[in-house]
Amino acid sequence: MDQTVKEIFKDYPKFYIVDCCVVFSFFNDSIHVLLVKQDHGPSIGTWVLPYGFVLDNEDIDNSARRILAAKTGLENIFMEQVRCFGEANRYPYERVIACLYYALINKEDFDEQLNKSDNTKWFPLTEVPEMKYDQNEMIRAAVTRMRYRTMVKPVGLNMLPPLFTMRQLRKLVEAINNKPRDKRNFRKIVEEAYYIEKTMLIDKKSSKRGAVLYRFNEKLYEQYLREKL
Amino acid sequence: MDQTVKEIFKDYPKFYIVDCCVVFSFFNDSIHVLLVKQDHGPSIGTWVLPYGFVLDNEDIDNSARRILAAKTGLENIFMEQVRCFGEANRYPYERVIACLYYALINKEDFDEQLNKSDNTKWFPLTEVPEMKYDQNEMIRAAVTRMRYRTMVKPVGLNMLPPLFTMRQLRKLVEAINNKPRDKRNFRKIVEEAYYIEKTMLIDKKSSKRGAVLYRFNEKLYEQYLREKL
DNA sequence: TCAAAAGTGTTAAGTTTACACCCATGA
DNA sequence: TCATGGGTGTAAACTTAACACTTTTGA
Repeated sequence: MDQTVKEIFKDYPKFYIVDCCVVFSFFNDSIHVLLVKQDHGPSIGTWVLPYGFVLDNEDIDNSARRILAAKTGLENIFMEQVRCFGEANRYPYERVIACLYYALINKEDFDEQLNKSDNTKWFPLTEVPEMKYDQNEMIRAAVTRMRYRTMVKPVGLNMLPPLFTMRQLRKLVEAINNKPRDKRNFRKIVEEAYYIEKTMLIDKKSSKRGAVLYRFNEKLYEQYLREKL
Repeated sequence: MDQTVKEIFKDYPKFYIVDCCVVFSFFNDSIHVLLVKQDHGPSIGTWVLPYGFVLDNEDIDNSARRILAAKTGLENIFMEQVRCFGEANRYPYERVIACLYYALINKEDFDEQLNKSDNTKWFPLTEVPEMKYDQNEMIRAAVTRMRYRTMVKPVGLNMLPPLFTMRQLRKLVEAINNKPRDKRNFRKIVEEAYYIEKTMLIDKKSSKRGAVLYRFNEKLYEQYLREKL
C-alpha cells in the first residue's frame, strides 16, 4: 500500500514551504506590526515579516509557533492562519509557498527580548515600509482577518496588557476599525459584555485622576457565550 | 545570487501540495456538496473531495481552477481559498499539504457533464458521508467561510441559476444560515438591495400561479456599493 | 375545488446614535 | 490653577421583528 502511494506520487513536484507571521500589538494608541531586519540572502538589510521554513514531521501550525518563539521568545500566544500565498513568481529566486499567520501579543511581555537585539522593530500599522515580494499584501490580508476576528471574538485583548483601562480598550477598538467611538456609548457596550470585569485597581500612569483597570475573565466569557444563545 | 539562495535552501525539506475543493450548489431547497468516487490509490471506492496536485510553475489558485475544470468542465466559477491543512499526519501514507478552496456553482450548468460520468454525486450538506482523513473538517471549514462570505458579499447567488424566484433566494438564505426567514420581511430586504432586479419573466415551474424571476445586476451592485459609503 | 406557492403593510420592540458637563489630580 | 483624561444619562432616530389574509391556477 505504502509503495503504491509512493508510485502514484513520484512524478509530482514538491515545494519549499515557509510560514510568515504578522505580529500585531497595540500601544501608544496605535496598532503596531513587528518586523525583522533580514540578516542574510538576497533581501539582506531589508525589513521582513518574521518567517521560517516548515520542517519534516512538523504540523504547519506548530511550525509557525516554533518560528515565532525563536524570534520573540514568546510561547502560547494567539495565532491564526490567514491563508497560503502560492503565486508561482511570488519569490523570484526559488518556488516557495508561503503560509501566512498573524499573532496578537502584548508588547510588554516581549520588551526584554526586544532589548536584547536591535534587529526587530515595531512599526505603526500606518507607517509600515514598502517591503519586497508580497509582504505588504500579506499585512493587508492579516489586518483584514484580524479585524474580522476581533469583531466575532474578543481576541483583540491579546494586544493589550492583562489589566487595561477603558480608554485603552476604546482606543484599541478605534484603531482596529479605524473609526472613532462615542465614549459613553462605548462604556455601555463594555458593561454589557460582563466578561470584561472591573477590578479594584487604579491605573495612575495614563492620567492624573487615575482610571479603573479592567481585565478579561475567561470563565465569564464562556458563560456569556452560553447566555447569548 | 541565484546560487546563494539555492545554497541557503538546500537543507530544507520540500512537500507535495494538493488543492482540495468543496463545491457547493443549491437546489431542492438544500445546499449540496459535490463528491467524487476515488478511482485509485488507498482510498479507492470512497467518496472524496475533488482534489489534485499543484504543479511546478502554476499559481496555487490557478491550480485549483485547473483541477476543478478537469473534474466538472466548468471554468470562470467563483472560488475562494479557505486555508491550508498541514498537520504532519493528516494523510497517513505521505506528507502532503492540502490547500482548501470552495467553489459556488449553478448545478444546471454542470448537469451535462455530470450525466457523462457516474463517479460524481451531489450530497445534501446534511447528508455528507463520513470521509477519510480530514475531509469532513474541510467541509466544515468551507461552510463556515462560505457562510461568512455570503453575509459580506452576495456571492451566494452563484449557487442559483441566473434567473431565480424570490422563494428560491429566500430558501437559499435560510439554508446558508440554517434559520427560517419571514417572507414579507425578506422581500423588503431584497427590494432595498436593488441590484437584485425584477425581470418581466415569470417562472411557471415552481408554482401554479407563477412567480416573478429576478436576476443579479453587476452594474447596479457596483453602484449600490458606492452609495452605501 | 382545493392544495400550494405568490404576493402584500403596519406596528411594536429593540438597538443605535447623538449629545455636554462635572470630577480628580499632578505639574 | 489649569490641563488632562475619567466618569456619567437621556431622548430621538433608526432598524428589526412579528404578524394574517387574499390571489392564482394546475391537477
